[in-house]
Amino acid sequence: MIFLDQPDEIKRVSVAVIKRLPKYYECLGNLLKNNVERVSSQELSKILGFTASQIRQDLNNFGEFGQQGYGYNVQQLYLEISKILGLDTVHKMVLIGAGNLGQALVNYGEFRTHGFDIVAVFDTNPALIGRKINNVPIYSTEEIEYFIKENEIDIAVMTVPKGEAEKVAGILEKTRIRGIWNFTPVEIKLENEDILIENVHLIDSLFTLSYRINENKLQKRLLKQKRKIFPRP
Amino acid sequence: MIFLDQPDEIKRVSVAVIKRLPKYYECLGNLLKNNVERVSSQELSKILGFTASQIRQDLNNFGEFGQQGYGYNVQQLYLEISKILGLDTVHKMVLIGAGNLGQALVNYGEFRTHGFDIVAVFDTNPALIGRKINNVPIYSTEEIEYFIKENEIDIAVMTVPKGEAEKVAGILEKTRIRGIWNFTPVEIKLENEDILIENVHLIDSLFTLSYRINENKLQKRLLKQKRKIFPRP
DNA sequence: TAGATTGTTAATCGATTAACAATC
DNA sequence: TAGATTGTTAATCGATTAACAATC
Repeated sequence: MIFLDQPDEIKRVSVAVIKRLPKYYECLGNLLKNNVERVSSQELSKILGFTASQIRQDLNNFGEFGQQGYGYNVQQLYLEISKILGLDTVHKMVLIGAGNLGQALVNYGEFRTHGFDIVAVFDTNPALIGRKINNVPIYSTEEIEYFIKENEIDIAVMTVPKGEAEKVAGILEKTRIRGIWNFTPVEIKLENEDILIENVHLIDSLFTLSYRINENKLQKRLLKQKRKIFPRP
Repeated sequence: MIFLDQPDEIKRVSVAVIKRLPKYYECLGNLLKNNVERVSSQELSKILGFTASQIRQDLNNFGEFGQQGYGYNVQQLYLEISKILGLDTVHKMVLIGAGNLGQALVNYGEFRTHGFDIVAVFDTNPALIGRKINNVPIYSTEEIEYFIKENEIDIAVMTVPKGEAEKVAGILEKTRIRGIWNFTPVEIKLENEDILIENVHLIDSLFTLSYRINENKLQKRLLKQKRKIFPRP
């Protein structure tokens, strides 16, 4: 007879940690390529610019991957993190909107390398339907729902014009899709909370850069404004 | 005679706040379009999903834009935030790497709408040099340094293959460019700290989505592993 | 004026860093 | 074994939220 000591609630991993995971993955991938066998949190800290403490904390959200006095086995940690990121399985994707950006993404090899496989493209333009991009067929948007259901698609990439975004999201909501990778500037809201949305708001990124370029100028202006003028006591 | 009460050090605005600024800007832009005249932090909270308290804190990093009992004037706040983001001036940009992604970005109208103006494209491919994308001329990469110096370019968009990234960054470092909008997966390190780098690491974004899709599965697995088996006392 | 809502101080929450016993 | 380095607890830091006086 045994007792099971099961935690009653799941401690959710913070977004900050999740955003660092791809960095760990990439870094370990590089080390692996260079035939580095083991690595300490100290060494990772030097490469990545996070503190060693933070790295150990981050990793311990998911398990005990290291060994005292040794550090981490590069290959093993790399595999663990790839599992955590879900990169140990192939993700079937469709892309909706075969404009410039859509075509760029279909042609980009890096995604397939990591198991993200765009198997179909959808567009409303009759001139495109029936053609192929990078050997991936283009179908009519009318077929999205049927295709996703038939082909067990995980992820939909949305690269449609912003006016189309809501409509496409509505169609996707009727399927068993797991995630939407949204390149439109529209904030997608779905009833179905099982469908995860990851936004790539390029204009936000550019605005952020613009802010930083402008920052010094701005602060000088603010300082001036905030000066207060007192009459002599 | 007057005394000037000048703060001795600048309080830096946190990254979290900066990342929310584009959201404020977009939201206020929409309100303005709908002829909304005034808005309270309460109402903004409903639209944006941040707390009213956070919104007031964020804005007060930059000035006192509101009025007790009234709220914020939409137009005025919109203009203030556009100034903060540096959107009140035109930014001249060049794009380096006329591949699929590069072409997509040159063709994307949204940037110009907000004053980000791509005035030249550079590529190594002789077949492209001399041609135009969306009326923007393509030049040889050899001309980057000269062109940027002559034309007072603010921002360089890097859409070259990852093998070229370091080299291009080296060229850019020799210019008076203010920022690099980096679409390559390479982590650019420059001596010159005046050049700001904004990364768009698409693959990281996709990995993050994959993590979240995989999360439930993962946590079940982790829970199982973390169960500890005790012999009966 | 009374009601509304700001700007700002104080309290809380969560994430990062430091420290160190455990242990390879 | 001695040295190294983990996993983890405790301390610190910073960001978010709550509360409220100021004031339009």
